[in-house]
Amino acid sequence: MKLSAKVEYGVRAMAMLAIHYQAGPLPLSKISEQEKISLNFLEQIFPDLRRSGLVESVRGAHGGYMLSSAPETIRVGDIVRAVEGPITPVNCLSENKSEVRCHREGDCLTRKVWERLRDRINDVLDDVFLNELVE
Amino acid sequence: MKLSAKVEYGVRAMAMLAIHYQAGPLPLSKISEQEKISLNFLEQIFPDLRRSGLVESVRGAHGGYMLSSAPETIRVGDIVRAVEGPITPVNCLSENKSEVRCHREGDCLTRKVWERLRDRINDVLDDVFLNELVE
DNA sequence: TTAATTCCGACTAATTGACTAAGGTATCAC
DNA sequence: GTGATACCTTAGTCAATTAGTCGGAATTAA
Repeated sequence: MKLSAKVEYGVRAMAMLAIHYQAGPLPLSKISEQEKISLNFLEQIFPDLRRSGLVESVRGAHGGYMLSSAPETIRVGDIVRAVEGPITPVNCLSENKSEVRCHREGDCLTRKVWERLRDRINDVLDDVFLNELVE
Repeated sequence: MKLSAKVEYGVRAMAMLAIHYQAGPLPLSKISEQEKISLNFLEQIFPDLRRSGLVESVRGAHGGYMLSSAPETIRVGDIVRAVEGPITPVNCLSENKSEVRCHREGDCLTRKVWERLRDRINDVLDDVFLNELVE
């Protein structure tokens, strides 16, 4: 029952971008330096954030990344899902998989517990906005 | 953000024990057969449940496992923690580890989010009792 | 005794996680 | 244009975890 390190780092990095909001693009090297996260690892995380539209990148000299919208509008849940994909506490909740292991589907009693768990996790993560992390 | 298969199977197996509550010990072979879970894997899960006091074992012929208390008193959270250990959504929340990676500790802002997440997960899991899964 | 069953510990194959390395491509200041 | 800066992509590695296997020892009802 763990989030990945990518998520942990991703949230820290996004918090740092929130601090520098509207102060121009921030290079990953700066984030790497200050948050003590491997530059290469950050370069692996940020494409995910960009594809989800949470950040924008500016290339070239003095380039870097910046939030594409105000910190007040970005939920921690957005970051988690961007980096790690949808929250699925157990396998039988991931739709795409051809897991017929759960042979019941409809009337599975334990399934309801997992569904409720998933929803509550999303609730908690969606209840916190980026600006709350940096003040 | 996943629970392990051990937890998923453990809850299903415990639900089956709840159905057979007060009907004598149930051998793992029966559970394996009906729930389509590898017998050897079940034998790996049940020692954890026994050590946590959730089930009792009867050795020898016609032995098996049985709940050590009524289904109404056993929480899904008890099962999850017995099989998987304490819930720690991110590394910096696990006490025993010598992870000084999180150099802030006290005033870490993101930490509060993870703590809240952990608490809510426990809340949801502790809100469901075994008898609710089998009726 | 014998068969059924729990218990115990080591072993393994496959997957995932957490990075590291290297090279390529785009952009901008000068 | 040139070189520095920064993004982008792919691949590889190393350790831990997962989901089991396997074999055997202890226990007990019949």
